Amino acid sequence: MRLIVARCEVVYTGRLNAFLPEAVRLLIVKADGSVLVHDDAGGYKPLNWMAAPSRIEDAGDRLVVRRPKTEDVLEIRLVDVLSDVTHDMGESAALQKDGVERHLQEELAATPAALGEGLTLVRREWPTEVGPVDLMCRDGDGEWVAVEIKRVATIEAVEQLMRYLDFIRVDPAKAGCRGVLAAQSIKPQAATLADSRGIRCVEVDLALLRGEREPELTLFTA
Amino acid sequence: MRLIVARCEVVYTGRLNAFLPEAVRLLIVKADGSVLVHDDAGGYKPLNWMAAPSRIEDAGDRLVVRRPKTEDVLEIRLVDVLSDVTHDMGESAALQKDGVERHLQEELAATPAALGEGLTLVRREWPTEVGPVDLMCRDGDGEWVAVEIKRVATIEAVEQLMRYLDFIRVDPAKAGCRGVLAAQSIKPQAATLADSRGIRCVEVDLALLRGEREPELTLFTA
DNA sequence: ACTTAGATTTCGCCG
DNA sequence: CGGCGAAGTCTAAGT
Repeated sequence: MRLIVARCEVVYTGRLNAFLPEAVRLLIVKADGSVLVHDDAGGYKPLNWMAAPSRIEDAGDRLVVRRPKTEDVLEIRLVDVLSDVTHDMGESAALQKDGVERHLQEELAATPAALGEGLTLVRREWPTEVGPVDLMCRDGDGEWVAVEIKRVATIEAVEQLMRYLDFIRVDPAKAGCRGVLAAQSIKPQAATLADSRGIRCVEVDLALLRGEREPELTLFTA
Repeated sequence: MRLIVARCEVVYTGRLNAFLPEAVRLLIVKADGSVLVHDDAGGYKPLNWMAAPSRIEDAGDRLVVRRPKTEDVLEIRLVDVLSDVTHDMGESAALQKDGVERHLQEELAATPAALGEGLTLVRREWPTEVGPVDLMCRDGDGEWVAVEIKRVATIEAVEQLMRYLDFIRVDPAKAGCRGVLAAQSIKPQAATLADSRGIRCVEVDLALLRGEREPELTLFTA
C-alpha cells in the first residue's frame, strides 16, 4: 500500500465528469490497483477513486489511472508531494458480522408468532418464479401468509412482496394468501403503499426477539 | 489527518456487531473525527469505520471511538504500530460533478418538447403520496403527462412511474394521465415492460440537449 | 458472466 | 432533524 500526501488536482471522466481543484489530500494506492483520493473530512467515501482492476501510469508529477474495457480515467496532477511511503501489509483477514437481515430472518423463523396470532412457519426461502419469499407461514385459520423481511423497509420492499404475491396467488389453493412486511424500521410511504395494497406491516426488534426467546431456552438449560 | 499502519484487531458494535481479526491495516483518523480502517485491497469502502462526529479515546495501545447519542462504538486494539504520522492538510476544496440525473432533469425541464410534440412543463418534482414525479407536463391536447427521468432506466424505473401513475389517476381530472420514461440509456427489459404498461420511452442525450440550447455550457469542454 | 438484492449503504436535498 | 431518492453506488450470492 502506497500512501501519498500531496497538493494535487484530480479529474475523473467516465460515467460522469468530476473535478477536484488543487488542495492537499491523501492518495491511497492499494496492492490490487485501487486508488482512493481522501480529504481530511467527510465520511468513508473518497472524493474521487478508481476501482480495481486498473492500469496505473506514474509519470512522477502525474498519476493516470485507467480501467481496462471502460472509458474511466482518473488523472491526478501532483503539485507538491509532502510524503510518499509504501507499506507491505502482508496477509489479510476477513470481516465477521452479526445483526444483518439474515439474522432477523432466523429469529422470526424461530418465533413466527411475533408476526401475528397463531402464525406457524411452513418454510424459509419459499421459492416462487420471481424469487424466494423470506418466510411462508399459515395462520390460525390455515390461510397462507407470505412474509418479507427487511432491516429497513422502503417502498421497494412492498413492491417486492407484491411481485411474490402475484405469483403465489396464481395457485388456487393459495389465492387467499396474505402478505406481511416485517422490519426493524418501516418508512411512512412504504406503510402507505402497503396499506393500499392490503399488506400488513409489523415492526420488530432483533434484540427483543432474542431476549424474548431466552426464557424458553432457559427452560431446557436449567 | 493521522495515518497509522499497524497490526490491529477491530470490534464494532452498534447497528450490528462486526469483528476484524488481527492483521496489518491502515487506520485513518480525519480532522473531523471520522475513523477508517482500510485493508490493502478491495474497493473504496473501509472494512470498518466510524462517521463524524465522534469522541476518540486514545490509550496508546487502544483506540476507542464513540458516536454521541448512539450506541456505536469502534474499538481498535493496536498490537504492533509500524507507522504513525500526522499531516496538516489545510484548506479543502469541494468536488464538482457534471452529468448526474439532476442535470438531465434541468435540461428536460427547460426543453420539455424534447420529450414529445407540444409538451409543456407544469411542475418539477410534482408531489404524490408515494413520492415526487420528476416532471409533470401537459401535452398539446391538454392531457396530463408524468415524466420519470433516469440516467440508466431499468425495470425499477418503470415500476416507480407506474406507482406514481396509480396514485395520480385517482384524481378524476387526471384519470387519463400518460407516462413517459426518459433516460440516457434504457435497458431492453425496461423498454419491453414500459411498452406493456403503455408507457412511452424516450432516450435522450445530455450533451445533445445542451448543444441544442447552448453549445458551450458543459464543464470540461474548454 | 449476468442479474438481483442487501448495505453499519452514504450522500444530498427538501420539508 | 427526519424522510425520500440517487449513487461513478459497492458487494456478495445465486443462476
